[in-house]
Amino acid sequence: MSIVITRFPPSPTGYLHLGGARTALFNWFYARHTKGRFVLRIEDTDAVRSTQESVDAIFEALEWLGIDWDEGPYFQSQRFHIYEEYVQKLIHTGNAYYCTCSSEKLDAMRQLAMATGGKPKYDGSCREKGLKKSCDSVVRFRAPLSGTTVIRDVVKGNIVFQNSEQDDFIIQRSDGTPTYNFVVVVDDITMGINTIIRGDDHVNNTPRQIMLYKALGASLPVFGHVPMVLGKDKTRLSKRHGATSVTAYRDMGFLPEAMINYLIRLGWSYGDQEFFTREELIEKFSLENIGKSAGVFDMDKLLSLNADHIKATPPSMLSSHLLPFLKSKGYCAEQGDYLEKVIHTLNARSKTLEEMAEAARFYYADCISYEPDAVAKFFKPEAVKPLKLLVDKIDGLPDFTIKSLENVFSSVMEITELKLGKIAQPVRLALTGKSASPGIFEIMEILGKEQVLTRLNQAINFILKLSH
RNA sequence: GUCCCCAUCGUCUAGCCCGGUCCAGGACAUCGGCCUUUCACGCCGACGACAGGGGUUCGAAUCCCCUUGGGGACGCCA
Repeated sequence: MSIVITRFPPSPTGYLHLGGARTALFNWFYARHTKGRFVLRIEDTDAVRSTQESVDAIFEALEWLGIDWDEGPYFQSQRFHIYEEYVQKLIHTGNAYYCTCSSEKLDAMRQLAMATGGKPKYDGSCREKGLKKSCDSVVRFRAPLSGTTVIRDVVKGNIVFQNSEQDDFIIQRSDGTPTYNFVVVVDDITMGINTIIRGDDHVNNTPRQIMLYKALGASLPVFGHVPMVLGKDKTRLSKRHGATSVTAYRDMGFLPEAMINYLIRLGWSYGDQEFFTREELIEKFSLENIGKSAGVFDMDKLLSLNADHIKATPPSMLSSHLLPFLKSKGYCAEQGDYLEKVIHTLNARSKTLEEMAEAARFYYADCISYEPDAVAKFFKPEAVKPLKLLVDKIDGLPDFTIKSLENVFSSVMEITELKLGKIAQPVRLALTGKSASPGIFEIMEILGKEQVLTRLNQAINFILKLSH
């Protein structure tokens, strides 16, 4: 085969959800891995449900994930003349015919079939009538009545369907617009798509599409049906399961790299490896190791992977991702040395960017508010003495570094005969307002002498006021 | 109802194709411990699975059949 050409064909009837993102990723990585091409196609033949907002939302999500395309975006709504041409082609070759059965009649047939234990299908009433086009006619594909159609699926193996199970499905509606199974095939043929990776909810569509390929005399693409992503209750992922749009995860503070890693690894494996960068995925992703069974979406695992990616991203790279979260909390944060130092103290203790921004509050806050529980525990009268000593000694410090601060603490420990813990916790509370934080020496160095003294004095006054 | 797919720890999975090296390995979560100025990180350990039943075989997580369970599809939606 020449080069691999894959595609991602979302329909713009909503945001990009996790399942859709995953198929996009599978196609994109496979194209990149094989140095092939990736085509984006918007399936907007349903004029009623398709919206520009959805198109924009999909672009936004793809951009965030870092998925770019080599061709397109094509819009099916602009290709109706091509579909019309192919409809005529099928009619002329006898592979399609006009049908005037009413939808009421069809509905009734379906109901009856379901009730009596059969598969709902069109009964072929108009198949041999040789009807002409009329205002309420649809075009149906003349499907083979017997034999089998087999999907040679790269992930599931061969899947065999009895042709007797299929019916003469509609390829063009009475309003003249073409239907899904038909446009997909026409597009994939005319766009040269030779590798189709999609969710396995499409398996049942595939025999119909294969029939169309054959009727059109086109060669079949490689099919790969990947299992779906399920919610905790093991049903198809939906609004019920909380956030399902990709961009919602961006807003919660996930890194695109983590999202990609998680989504690809859910349903695909590379031995025992769990962590992958985008580059590694391009290098290692292939169709062979895609699993056959559906996977349950697990927030905890995503969270853990996000933490790993946060740790693995250099502070200078992470800052642009973190900045919006800092800003939305109203901090006066800006790109630069200070922010990078801040990140350096926080990146091993944050599972999301949102969490990290929250933890960074004391680095940007003007006045510190103390956690009540911590106040009760650490702001006792006896904490004043070491704090005062600290203030004095720090004030006279020629250089304000971790090393010199360590020395200051040691001498205060000696004078007061207190253990480090007894001194450190009140200081931590004074500096951050909390009982848990990064190491106090690194915090102090970043905050700077002036700010540290201010906060220490504030705390001393606070304690004094408390004890009166 | 009919058709299709799937089945290893709670979850994601390795192993399955080419049976023995698997009283089943890794990761997340959970629980212990170590490290430590706190919280994390890190490290060490524990818990925990071959859905059930029949075959085939000297031997089955691996091959075959059945049952059960789960998912998906059955539109003039995509």
